[in-house]
Amino acid sequence: MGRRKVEIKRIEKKSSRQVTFSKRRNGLIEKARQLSILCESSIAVLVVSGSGKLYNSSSGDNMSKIIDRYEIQHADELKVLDLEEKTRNYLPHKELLDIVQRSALVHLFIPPSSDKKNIFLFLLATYEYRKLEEPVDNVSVDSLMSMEEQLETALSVTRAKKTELMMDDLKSLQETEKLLREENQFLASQL
Amino acid sequence: MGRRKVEIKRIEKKSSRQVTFSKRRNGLIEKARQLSILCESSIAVLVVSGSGKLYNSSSGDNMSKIIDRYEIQHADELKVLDLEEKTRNYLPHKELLDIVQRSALVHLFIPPSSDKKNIFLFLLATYEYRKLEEPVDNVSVDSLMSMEEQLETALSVTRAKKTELMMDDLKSLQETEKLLREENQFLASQL
DNA sequence: AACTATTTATAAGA
DNA sequence: TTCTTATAAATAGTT
Repeated sequence: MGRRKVEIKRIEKKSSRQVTFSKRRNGLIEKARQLSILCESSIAVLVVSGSGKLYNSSSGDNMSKIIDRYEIQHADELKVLDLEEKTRNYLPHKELLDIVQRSALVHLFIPPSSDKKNIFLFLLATYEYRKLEEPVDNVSVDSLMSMEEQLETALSVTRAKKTELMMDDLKSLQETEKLLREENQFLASQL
Repeated sequence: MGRRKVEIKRIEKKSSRQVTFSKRRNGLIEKARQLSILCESSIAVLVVSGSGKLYNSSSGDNMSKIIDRYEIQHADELKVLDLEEKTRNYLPHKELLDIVQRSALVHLFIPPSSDKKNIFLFLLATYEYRKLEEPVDNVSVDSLMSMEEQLETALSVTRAKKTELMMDDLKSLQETEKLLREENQFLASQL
């Protein structure tokens, strides 16, 4: 849609490439905005120029939420599941600490998109780091006891909540299964 | 660019909205592809439909890399930096622990949206628990440890087994659900 | 899913 | 960069 038809291949002339980049980038973002309004949807566009500069726009919802949605869909990736598996199977203390720290650090240097996650992971990493820097052995028995108590409470709440969530999932899945079976039977009888 | 000019506002008629959504979504993604080739850039497009379905495309580079680039650019956000600063410089060990715990609890009670968060919390809980089981320092009261440790180990193994069994149940239920849905769809198509 | 009348985006030129 | 304009491309409404 210009004076001439252009082939879709790298524009060799740098100045033309830059002009086209700017025009089409704006066009793309405008199209995204329109689609988001016309069809009530949330759209994120991320453009990284050849020289590494980032341009982004989000419409309908903020960028973090849209990226979170993407990450939710891609959450059950090999690596994470594998880690969960290993952890459950009784890794020695030091290795576990390593993993937690590495995972916290990865999140730190490639910060996750939601602020909450950022802060939480950052705090964890810092906390762990602090413990290495300030070994607990010059801390009083009193303060260790209070720390233990806090940890136990947090742990117990976490564990209860985990079980509760899993139970909920199980129940709802069983419900779904039952309904599907009934529907299935009905459909079969119609044939 | 159609038979009529359309105002950029929500399309009320559902069927038209769906048709437009599909057409323009494809258009948007094609535009992204072209721009990425013409101007040697990396482009991610994430579209979340009104009903929550996700469509995404990435060109020039894979989605994760593009999202990472975005997140790197936004790492130095006010809130996080501020907290980071504070944490590094002023907060005593105990207060830091408080914050970590509080933030973990927030995540627990405002149910986490992604599996990753769940798994991470699970890791954290396990890790904290481990520390209770196997204290890293030699300051602890040795005389009571042996018995306590044995009990804790038994508890932990039991708990791990429980979780494992529940996870197995969940997985198999999800499998069943998927199969039933497929059979269902097939039956429906036969009618 | 196609078709096509129009609108819209944009390539080249100024 | 910005504007202008001829033309290519996208798409709204129709079949």
